[in-house]
Amino acid sequence: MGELLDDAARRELSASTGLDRAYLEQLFTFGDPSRDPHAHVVSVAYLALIADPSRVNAPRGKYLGGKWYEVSRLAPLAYDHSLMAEYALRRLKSKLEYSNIAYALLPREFTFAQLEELYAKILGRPIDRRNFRRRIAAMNLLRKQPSSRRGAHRPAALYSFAQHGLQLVEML
Amino acid sequence: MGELLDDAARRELSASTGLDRAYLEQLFTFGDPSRDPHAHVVSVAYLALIADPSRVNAPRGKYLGGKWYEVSRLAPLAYDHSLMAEYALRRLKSKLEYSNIAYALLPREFTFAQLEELYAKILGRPIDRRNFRRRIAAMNLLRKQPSSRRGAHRPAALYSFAQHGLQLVEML
DNA sequence: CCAAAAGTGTTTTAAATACACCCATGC
DNA sequence: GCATGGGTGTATTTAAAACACTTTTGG
Repeated sequence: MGELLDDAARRELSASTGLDRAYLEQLFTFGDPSRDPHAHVVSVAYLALIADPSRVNAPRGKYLGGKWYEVSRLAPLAYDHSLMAEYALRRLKSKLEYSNIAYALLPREFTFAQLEELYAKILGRPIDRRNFRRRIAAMNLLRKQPSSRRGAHRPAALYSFAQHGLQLVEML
Repeated sequence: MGELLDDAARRELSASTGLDRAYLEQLFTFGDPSRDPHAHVVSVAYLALIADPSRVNAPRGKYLGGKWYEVSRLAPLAYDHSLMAEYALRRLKSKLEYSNIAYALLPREFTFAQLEELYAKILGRPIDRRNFRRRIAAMNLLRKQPSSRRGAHRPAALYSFAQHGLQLVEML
């Protein structure tokens, strides 16, 4: 009582995972009286995105047994939570196409290959690297970083999102 | 308690307007504690669409003074209801582009000019008639009716939506 | 020099846009 | 016959899609 929905979501996320500052977005409100056999519970579901799962606290208490899954092979969930996950994935897929939302799923600096892999995984389909680079460039959301990532192979240019926080791309 | 959110929305709509069978869609849940100075109220807002405002009961009781406005010249509203209306309009605009949602705003049979006028009003920008016809035809949502509308001028072909109920258009 | 990942252009196809005149009817 | 709204086509521009080779580095 007396709390913003967004704040409550953030508080819950923090309590369950220890995460602060994750991207949060209201998803949908689920209120089917039969969704929980014990009581009529109305849940305002939120979508959270994080770049680095290693910063999530190990599940304990009522979250014990929580695990990470590839989004393409999500385990069956209790209650109507699979439906929620489906809504969340759909929302994320569509936002990828017209926003910089990927910023919330990547480190501050990243390579084009990382970005491409992220899109391919979430959208569930292969992506043509050249067309993808062109399309992303046209959205004008990225800034090239001076440094580059060095490793076993040819160095990769590093990019970052120009804006931190959601930025929608106009498409008239 | 014990009621689906959609059913509750339908019940409220019916109580306030006498309407049954309107298109309904959950919009967003507003829960800012300061949105109502008297108490912390969480409202699950719905969007309803109707084709014919003349079937709406005259406002009475707590709805007394309710009026119709052009969407482009919406009056200021109490509480955060202007924000709700803004969300609703945004949702409607985007659904016009990739669904048959206009079926809920038109009579069963209608002319292309009516459809075009509807789009122009909601989107708030002029529409090129020829390009619009092509675009709508490509979505393949309409069926041409055998009859036509006769009146003061050249008769207009009548169309209806092939499907009653929301139908999303694939765009990969 | 080899393996591995990064980077890059062109052609084709489809969709969006811009644009103006003729048609059918009632009065 | 004229006013009114209904109906139609083409050329241009822009975006999407398909497609394969060269480059750079570490080992």
